[in-house]
Amino acid sequence: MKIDPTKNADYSAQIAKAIRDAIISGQLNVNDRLPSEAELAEQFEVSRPTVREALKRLAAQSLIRTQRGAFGGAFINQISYEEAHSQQITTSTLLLSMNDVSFDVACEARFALERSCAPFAAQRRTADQLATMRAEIHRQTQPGLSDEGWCASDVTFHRALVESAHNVILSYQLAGAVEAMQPLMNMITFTARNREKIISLHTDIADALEQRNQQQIEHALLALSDYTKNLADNVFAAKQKIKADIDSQKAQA
Amino acid sequence: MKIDPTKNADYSAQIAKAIRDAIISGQLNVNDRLPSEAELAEQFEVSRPTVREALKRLAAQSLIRTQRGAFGGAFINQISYEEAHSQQITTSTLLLSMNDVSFDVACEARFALERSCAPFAAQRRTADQLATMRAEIHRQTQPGLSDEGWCASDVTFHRALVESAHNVILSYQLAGAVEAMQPLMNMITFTARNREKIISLHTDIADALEQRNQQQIEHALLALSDYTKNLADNVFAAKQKIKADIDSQKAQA
DNA sequence: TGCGTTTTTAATGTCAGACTTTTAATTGTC
DNA sequence: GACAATTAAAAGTCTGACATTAAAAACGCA
Repeated sequence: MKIDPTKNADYSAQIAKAIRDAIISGQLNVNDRLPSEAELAEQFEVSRPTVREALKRLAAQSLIRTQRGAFGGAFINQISYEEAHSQQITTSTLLLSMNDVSFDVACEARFALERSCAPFAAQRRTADQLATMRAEIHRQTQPGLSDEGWCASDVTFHRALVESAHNVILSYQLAGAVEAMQPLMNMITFTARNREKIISLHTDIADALEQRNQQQIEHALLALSDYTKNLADNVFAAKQKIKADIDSQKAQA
Repeated sequence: MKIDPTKNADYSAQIAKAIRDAIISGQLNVNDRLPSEAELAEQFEVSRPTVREALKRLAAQSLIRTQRGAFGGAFINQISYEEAHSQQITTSTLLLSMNDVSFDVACEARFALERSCAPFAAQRRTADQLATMRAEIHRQTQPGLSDEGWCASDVTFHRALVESAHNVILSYQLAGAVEAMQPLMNMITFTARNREKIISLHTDIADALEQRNQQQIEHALLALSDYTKNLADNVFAAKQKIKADIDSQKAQA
């Protein structure tokens, strides 16, 4: 492990890459300890701050964790579902917010992905998960529920559906995708009538799940996707109209 | 933006978090320039190396890019699909390799996710994507094709299927999920007979896509999933047997 | 001998200040 | 007006020091 020609990348980036590659390729295993910063500095023939910058890059990706004190150092981190998950969400959220993806496209993707858990959910759902979903539906019917409360309940409901597929990878991927799109979804404000309709669709999903009817689940998810898209279209059209009105008022003045 | 009490986190981690939050919340916009390292050091009341470590953390997540020279500095990076994608893959690949996920679970998730593009693929597929898939199937029939060539062709085939849904978000999420599981998939070596079977399933998919038959696509994907799982079971059973044989030989000696 | 306390030591975390390199804007010259 | 030299601002890097932590080793006492 020794890389430092006159490439046009920073030393710290090169060193981080070298170590990262060693981890991915399996040369370094979980809980292995890296050499100390001073030793790495010597090995790579750079100064300690440079090594530290490289290590911070790796720490940002949860590839290593560091521990102070004697016999401390940098250790290869066993990345957990939670860490991976929160990284996915950060990345995806930023990607969406920075590349002005249309709501329709995002909405379509979100529900299509969720749909992929339907066959397993129908087979493997437990009474527990069904109960969670029923409970959330009940919460959603409460008249005093705030917008935040509504959204939180919505997330819990859909998460329970995903979990009922009993596949950790699917849960991880879907939860990431769904949560990343939440900020977009939150752009819609729901009226009482909107909520009523969504609750009825949620009930359809729960009923279908109870009866272990895969097709019904998928059908209801599709309906939910279409309804949400429609809602968004109206919201955006209304916003557009307000903006146009203001503009024309300005033009008159 | 000023945070540095006696928390038990590093300053550099705290500073990185503060800036990251500002980006995610939209206080900082794409292509905005951060203050220079020296100015940040003053603002946060830390030294420049500490600020630099924070910035390297953000750079590792592609949240900022830096430019040297006068009027250079750190700029909020507009994260591209490619960057986001490669980050997802790194994270997911490590997650899988470090948490010994069973092949069955991963395989199930992989094809289930791919299945979610079926309805849109059936509607929107172009002749172009269909041609790509047919071409890859043809390549797969070549007798001299290496294992690497086979896998590469397989990836291209499935990517074309995903692309045919014409939804960037779906493409991004699915490509990430599929590629992350490739190392696992590569643990299987395919015999000529295995390949033949897979090619016939690929042909089923292409035919169904040509006829815009969503259910057929999903059915073929499910069959492919089952067949792959089966293959893997056999491979692992064989490996297990070899290991057991060696162990018993050792015991005798 | 065995257990609790203190000391040592090997790490990371942080700092200050200097120097190098890059790069764009400015200025100067033809 | 176009091209060349200068300047300045910024990141990148280095040296050397000190602060803080935490585990291991040494010590002391019963």
